[in-house]
Amino acid sequence: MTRISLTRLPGDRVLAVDAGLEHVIELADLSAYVEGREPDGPRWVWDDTARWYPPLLEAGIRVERCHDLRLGRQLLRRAPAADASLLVAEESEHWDRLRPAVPSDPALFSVDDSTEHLRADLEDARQRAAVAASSEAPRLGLLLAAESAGALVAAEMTHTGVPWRTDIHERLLGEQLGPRPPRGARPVLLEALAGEVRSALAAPGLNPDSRPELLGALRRAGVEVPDTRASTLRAVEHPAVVPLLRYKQLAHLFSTNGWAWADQWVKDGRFRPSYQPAGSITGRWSSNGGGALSFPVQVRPAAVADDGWVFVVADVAQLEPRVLAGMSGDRALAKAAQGTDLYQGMVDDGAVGSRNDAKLGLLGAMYGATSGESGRMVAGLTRRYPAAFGLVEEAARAGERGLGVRTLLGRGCPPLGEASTTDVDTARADPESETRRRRSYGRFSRNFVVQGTGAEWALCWIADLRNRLWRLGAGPVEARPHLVFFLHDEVVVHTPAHLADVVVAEASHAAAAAGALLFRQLSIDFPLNTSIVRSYADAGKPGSVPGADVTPGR
DNA sequence: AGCGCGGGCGCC
DNA sequence: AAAGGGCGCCCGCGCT
Repeated sequence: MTRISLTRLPGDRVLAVDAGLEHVIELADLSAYVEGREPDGPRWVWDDTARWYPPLLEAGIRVERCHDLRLGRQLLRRAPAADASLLVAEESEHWDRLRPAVPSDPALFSVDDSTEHLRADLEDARQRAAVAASSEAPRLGLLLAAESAGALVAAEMTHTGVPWRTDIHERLLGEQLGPRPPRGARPVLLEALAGEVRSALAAPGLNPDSRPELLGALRRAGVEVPDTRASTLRAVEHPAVVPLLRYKQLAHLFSTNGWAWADQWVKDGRFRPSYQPAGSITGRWSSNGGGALSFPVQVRPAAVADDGWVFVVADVAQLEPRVLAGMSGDRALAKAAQGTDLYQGMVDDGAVGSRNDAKLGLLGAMYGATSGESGRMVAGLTRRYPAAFGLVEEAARAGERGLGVRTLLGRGCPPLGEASTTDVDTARADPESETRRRRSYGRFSRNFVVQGTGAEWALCWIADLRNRLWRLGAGPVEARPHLVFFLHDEVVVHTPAHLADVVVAEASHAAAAAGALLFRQLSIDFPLNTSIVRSYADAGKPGSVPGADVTPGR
């Protein structure tokens, strides 16, 4: 396959290396160059998709494949199956220091620092050599491709944004909080609740946002609580509790998804959060702006498809237990995973008495619960599903011994110490703390293998779905069915209404393809819950894993 | 005034 | 004896 690497040169020029041939292009001509070469289906190689792709999308250009050198390097440096020394070169330090570009900061056209003109073709050669020399070249190659495809998806979703009805959002805010307050002031309905709390506690000057003040006022009113969490307060009988809980809820809405949030993240009828592919240690995405990871239920009604368009919302039921079944090759668990409800499958299998017990046991195994109800379920289920439960148990033991673990496709986890928040020297001096630290790393490792492989499945899913959606229409990305949101195990596709059923089918096909790609030896079902809706708020919200007991649908 | 921290919350 | 993973964001607070 053709690879074309792009490197920024001083003076608004770009070096393109295409099959060893160097071309120097004016930056202004880059879009035309990419557009002209794209029909050959090359893999574009660049330092950071978030730097190169947004301007191309602005110009109406979509690329099919890329290799993101920053993500690739990050992965290969930590992958147990790769020899990181093959990545060492004169420019190493600069490559290692590369930080993700953020959409608000179009570094492609401005900054001129030491990381600006690193030769993409040379780094590409190093990374390819590292993959080729690996004993697991195919898996690493797949992982790099999936990771890079994810980066394309992220840039496209930020480009298109989630259709957003500011009028509905503001109506919601108005109903719950009152009119938009002047800067620095509380909305009237929030202030009214603060007043109720103050009088119920006989604390006229109380600022309910201050924990020390609140704790003090509660104590003086005869309420002894260790903290001010909602779950703690709910168990307390006192007239202040009801308005206080409501205050907390509305204060969160006001500060996190209120008017100021909309000013910053909603423009031209689109909510554009910023995604960071592989932003978390396990390979899951994170977000560095807009709060894409907590798209709160409270404001979802404002996400409404354009006229004549709809959303297809799809999520995977119990992604991580299914992934665990696949990667461990546990035939019994794979059998329970046939059909739409893995937990019910376990009940039908006779492994466990109830759906809830099944869920408790699996979550416990993946998170490292060993006590309480969850811990007891783990013990019982280990006998029934030895391969699956053994895999996470083994990962936990490796972690406790300070050994690294890896995902199915070969992502490595950071060594003990780096991943822990505990101060290493303190821990050394204190054996109990050291034990806690190792246990904690064990739980982290246990979860890493499943969460990380789940993230790999999801990447394969959206990478394939992206291409399937592209083929359903014509014109630029936003004129065809396209992804507008992705969160761990859920996608939202914005599509012309007449294609909705086709999109639903494609989402399922992509899920099946991702499963087949990752788990060749054992067929695993990845059923989707899908809804076709006008507003995101109307999508069904079936329980998924983890996250447990979401109230079922509406 | 600006920074880092931790509590508290919300998402999976 | 007890032992639940990954994130981001907001706030108040204590520090410089």
